[in-house]
Amino acid sequence: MTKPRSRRGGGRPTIADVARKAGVGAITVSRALREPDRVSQDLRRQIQAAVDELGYVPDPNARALASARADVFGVLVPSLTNNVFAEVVRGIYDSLSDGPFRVQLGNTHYSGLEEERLLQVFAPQRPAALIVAGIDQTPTSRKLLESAGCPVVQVMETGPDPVDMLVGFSHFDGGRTATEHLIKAGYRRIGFIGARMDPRSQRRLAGYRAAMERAGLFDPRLITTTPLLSSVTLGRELLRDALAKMPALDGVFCNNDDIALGVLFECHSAALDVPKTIGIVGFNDLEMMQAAFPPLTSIRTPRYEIGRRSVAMALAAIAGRRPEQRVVDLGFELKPRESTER
Amino acid sequence: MTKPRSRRGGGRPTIADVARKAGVGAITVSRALREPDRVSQDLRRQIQAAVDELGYVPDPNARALASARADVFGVLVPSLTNNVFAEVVRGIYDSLSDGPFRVQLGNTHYSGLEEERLLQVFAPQRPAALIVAGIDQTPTSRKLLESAGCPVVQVMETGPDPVDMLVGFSHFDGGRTATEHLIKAGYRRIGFIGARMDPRSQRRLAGYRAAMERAGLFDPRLITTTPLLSSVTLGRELLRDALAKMPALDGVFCNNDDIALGVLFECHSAALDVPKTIGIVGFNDLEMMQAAFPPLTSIRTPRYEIGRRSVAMALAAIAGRRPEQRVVDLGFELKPRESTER
DNA sequence: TGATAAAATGGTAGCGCTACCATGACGATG
DNA sequence: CATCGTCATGGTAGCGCTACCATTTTATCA
Repeated sequence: MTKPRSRRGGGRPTIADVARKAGVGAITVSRALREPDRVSQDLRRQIQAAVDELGYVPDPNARALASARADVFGVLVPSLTNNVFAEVVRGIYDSLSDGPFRVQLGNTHYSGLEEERLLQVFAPQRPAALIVAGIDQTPTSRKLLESAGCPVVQVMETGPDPVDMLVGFSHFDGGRTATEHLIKAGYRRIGFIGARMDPRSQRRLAGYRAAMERAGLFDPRLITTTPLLSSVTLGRELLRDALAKMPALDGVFCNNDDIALGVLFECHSAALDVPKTIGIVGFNDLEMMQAAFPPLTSIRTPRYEIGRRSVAMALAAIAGRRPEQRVVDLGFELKPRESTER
Repeated sequence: MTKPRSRRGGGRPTIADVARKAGVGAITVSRALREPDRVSQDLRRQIQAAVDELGYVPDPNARALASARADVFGVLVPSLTNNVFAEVVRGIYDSLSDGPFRVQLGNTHYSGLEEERLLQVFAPQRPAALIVAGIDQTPTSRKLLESAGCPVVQVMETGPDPVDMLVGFSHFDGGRTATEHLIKAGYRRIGFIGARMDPRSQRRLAGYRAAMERAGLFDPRLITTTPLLSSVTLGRELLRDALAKMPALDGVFCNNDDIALGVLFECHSAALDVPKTIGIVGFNDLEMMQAAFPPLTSIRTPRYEIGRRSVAMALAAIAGRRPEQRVVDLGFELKPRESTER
């Protein structure tokens, strides 16, 4: 004589309850929910009615255990507060909120080791897909990604050798485009100002350098960076440093928009005319850039779209329709504004 | 004759493998991992050695299924990109990254219905705790929270009647303090400018109104709001609207810092002197406020700390040490700066 | 020293679901 | 009309873990 049933679980209806009520086998209920095409229309309707009546919700844990596959997207980003990644994450969430998938978010704090640690936690959970920021994983991380047994999408950048799929744009080209814009606008002694030089920032700097060298304008003293985290305050300080080194500076390409905003404020504070005395270009084109006074030129990056597209590609791969194009370059757009209208 | 073993799971070691290697029962391994105190030191060491050697990682799904309790914190916020909530979320992640708990993040998009939907998804997963923003849940949501069977922490606000626990500060007091500061500084025709008037914004407005009425300065035409989402651009537009209605405006309390920044830029653009002609106060004290030119007065709110504290309280409750103080007021701090130095 | 409590350990039986295989019904085929 | 393949459905046996209880060992006390 076995116990009547249920000690745990609090009495939520199970698939067996639905099956009983619909007069079918449990496995048929399971199929009706996951692969409706493989169940006759009659039964499908009956089962749906039972599900609705009982308020049945499948237990994702039991499902994951039985199928050795969790309906989870693992997402790794270097920061939760940086608006750039917040937008990517928002795109991911918006794309996933309808379906059966959950999101498991990890914050790597710009640390390769932390990324490894998180992958070691994520991978054994057999996620449905992994989305990671950047292409500069450590060898260990890369191995973990390759052996994860699920679609992997690296985001934010393009690059030659994706683990699996890749969605982003070229930071090098972005940096070069921004710098060329300043050159075309007539600026000559154009500085680069950047904080926390992560790999993407490095590539933007490389693009800056390429453009400057091509124009015969490069001078290493034009570069001012710091390992500190980006902030508006830091933008002010870095412009002061840059001007101290190079008083004749007449333009700056800022590694991101926070820095650019700080540079703008410092110009106001020092009564330097923007754009006459100094031209300013930012990177990412956060909303504030167009509202600044004067409006600030920036490179608009498709952050939200990167989130959406990465999910779309992962979903396609999960459905067995692996996209032909495994590397997607979403590009960027120069937004010229008053801050560079000499 | 049963099949040898393992079709699924990819051959990861299980608790049974560890038990075999350590020469103990599986349940003892389970205990050694979860309640080390209940296992003798000898066995604990043996088991730890086996775990290390095999690289065993417990399967969270199996654990959740067997114990009817997932090691998951459900977190509901109205926005992922709003820096204010991003900081709260960061605090939560930072507090949880060491332990066994995962975070399940939900974006309600400032919608009560969406919040209900998400709770309906979260609650059946039997999370270890739920953290939700705000105290204005729908009756359905409130019922879901009350019957969730886990610690619940409402965050961002204080209030009289928490579902369970509460960490935040008084937005009414914040609005009043900001407004009183302007009054004390000598401003008289002080406007309120706000976008997306969620419940917390409403309370800040109420605080503004209380201060203005007390000083005999209130006039409904001083209030300018819109249901649109906050942005810097919107701050500029709203100040224009406010000045059109009320050209003699000599100060503004902005519902948040983005709006305040827009107001500042609009003042620059219209050549209105800040702080002489117009005083500006923001809300939240994002980093940029101190770096603006002139630096902007704001109300600093303990966002990160709210995230940390909410986790601490939930963890205490999970451990059976429910905090005596179920409502924690973390306060706020007025940061007076040049934008209100008349 | 024997009785008793307490601590340490293990066995069994699921948790709710799905992979795998079996079965039966049905139409197509020669 | 027997044979075969296909489709719809169901039964069984776990997935890896822990709750519950049983059992053994060890401390505690009169």
